[in-house]
Amino acid sequence: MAKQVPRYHAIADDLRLQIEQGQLAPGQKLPSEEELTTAYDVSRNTVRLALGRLTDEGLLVSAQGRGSFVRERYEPAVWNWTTMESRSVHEANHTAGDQWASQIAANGHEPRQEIRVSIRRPPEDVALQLQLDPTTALTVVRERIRYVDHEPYALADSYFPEELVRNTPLMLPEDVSAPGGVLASAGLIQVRYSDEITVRMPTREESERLVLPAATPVAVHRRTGYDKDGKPLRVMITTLPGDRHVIRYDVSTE
Amino acid sequence: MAKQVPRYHAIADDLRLQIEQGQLAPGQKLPSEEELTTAYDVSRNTVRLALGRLTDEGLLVSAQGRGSFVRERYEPAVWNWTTMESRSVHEANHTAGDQWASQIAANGHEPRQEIRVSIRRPPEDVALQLQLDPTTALTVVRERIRYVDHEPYALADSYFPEELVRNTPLMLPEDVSAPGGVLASAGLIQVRYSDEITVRMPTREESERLVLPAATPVAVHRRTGYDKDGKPLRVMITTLPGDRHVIRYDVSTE
DNA sequence: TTGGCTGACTTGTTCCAACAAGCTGATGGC
DNA sequence: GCCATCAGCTTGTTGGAACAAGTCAGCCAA
Repeated sequence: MAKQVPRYHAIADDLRLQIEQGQLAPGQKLPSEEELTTAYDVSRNTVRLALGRLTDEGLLVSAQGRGSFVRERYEPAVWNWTTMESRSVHEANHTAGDQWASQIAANGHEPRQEIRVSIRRPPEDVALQLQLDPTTALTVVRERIRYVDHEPYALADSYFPEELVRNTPLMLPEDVSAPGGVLASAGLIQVRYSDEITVRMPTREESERLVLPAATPVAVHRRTGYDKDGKPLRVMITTLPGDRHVIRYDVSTE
Repeated sequence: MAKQVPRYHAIADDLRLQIEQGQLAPGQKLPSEEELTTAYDVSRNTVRLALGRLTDEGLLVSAQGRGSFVRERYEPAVWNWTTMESRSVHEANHTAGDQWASQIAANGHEPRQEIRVSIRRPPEDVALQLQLDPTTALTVVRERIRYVDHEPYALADSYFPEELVRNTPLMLPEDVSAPGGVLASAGLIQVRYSDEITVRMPTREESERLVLPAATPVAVHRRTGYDKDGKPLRVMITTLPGDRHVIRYDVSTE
């Protein structure tokens, strides 16, 4: 009746406890697999299974040739999506660059973003959300990778119906002011947003683009902006690594 | 120069492609490890590494004695947190049970929740959010497990400062009307919420309570309710499995 | 008919062994 | 002193083997 738990579960539990209690501090190197093999008197395979378990839980990272380490926690960035693109905030704050960049800079970090603009047929779900015909519609797509202190922090892809933004500054691959403002200058006023947040594991491609450690989930934040007639003006899909973001909303009861 | 990718990566890529293209449909059983061993001409170890990779990505589930299967997708439940506890909606809809239950029932599913009430010292972060002294404060804690069609769907733990809700219906371990309403009946009116959403892998305990398949991240939704003087009245922490929830907000620009 | 049991099949756990590949500090030549 | 090389340590990849444990269909006995 003692043998139900597999050895590698027990070893993982033991190491997890040491991490939680601080005997193994973030950033600290664990004993090598060879040492753990003798310490727990099991095969290297079993040790690796235990370490793999903790890696999956996001508690460890390992580097070939160097060792396994207790994972360090990021200081999460807080994104307030209630005020993120509200016009009042935006007008009070018309510095160069967009609002995201100024939020980051205000916190003493260095923002940077790479922007790629293209015109193409949108994915089907985006087309539906923009009330476009999925088989024929064209959209202007702005794909951004956002960096904080030279580390990738988020992917942010925006889709605009092509006929709405033809010949506007949105088609320039540069840091332009937040779309709330730029769209407004083109006569397109967003008065309402609908935000949907889903959670999942990253695809292999996202993993690489964001340099994610193993076992890091992502939040996908999808914001659709509408004008006063309820016509959708754009969709922005932001992919946020779970270990470095907090999504925030302020809600008033009506 | 052909040998950079490990065998088990290649096998995982091949199977992933088959899943994405539908040659392996959701719910379908994969060939046994033995069969894959001969099909790819590798050792069982290598096959298991490849399957483990797909399991980590949330594409497979396996069951001892039965086989490995392509994971089936849940129909996600949409939670609209903008209207979830607004008084206007609540008053228009004062059926028995809380608002969550009626939302679920309205979609043709069967809601159920288990509630446990206790009085105890809150975790430090909750105490801070409620502006209580972490070393002495007491809170009334309502811990709920919410089920939809007999499957666990979310954990929802609420914390109230003990002196605010002493001798109110909130201390009864029953389905009471949504706290917006019940708090209101005790003279505590929430006029503003602050919501914070974080994403992470579940702890082992959460995994078990929610019966989560491997590689399912959770969203943690933390709502703090304030009265008109800015005094925090309660904190509700909802833990949502990523594979069966969409979090939604409607935002108007001011 | 029913109930229990068995045997075949499947994934889970554990051991052993070997080589590949990335990293680091020490050695040694210039 | 400087720098390239290399030995030795570390994790990563792969093969092979055996037994444990869960599942299920089918057989057999009551």
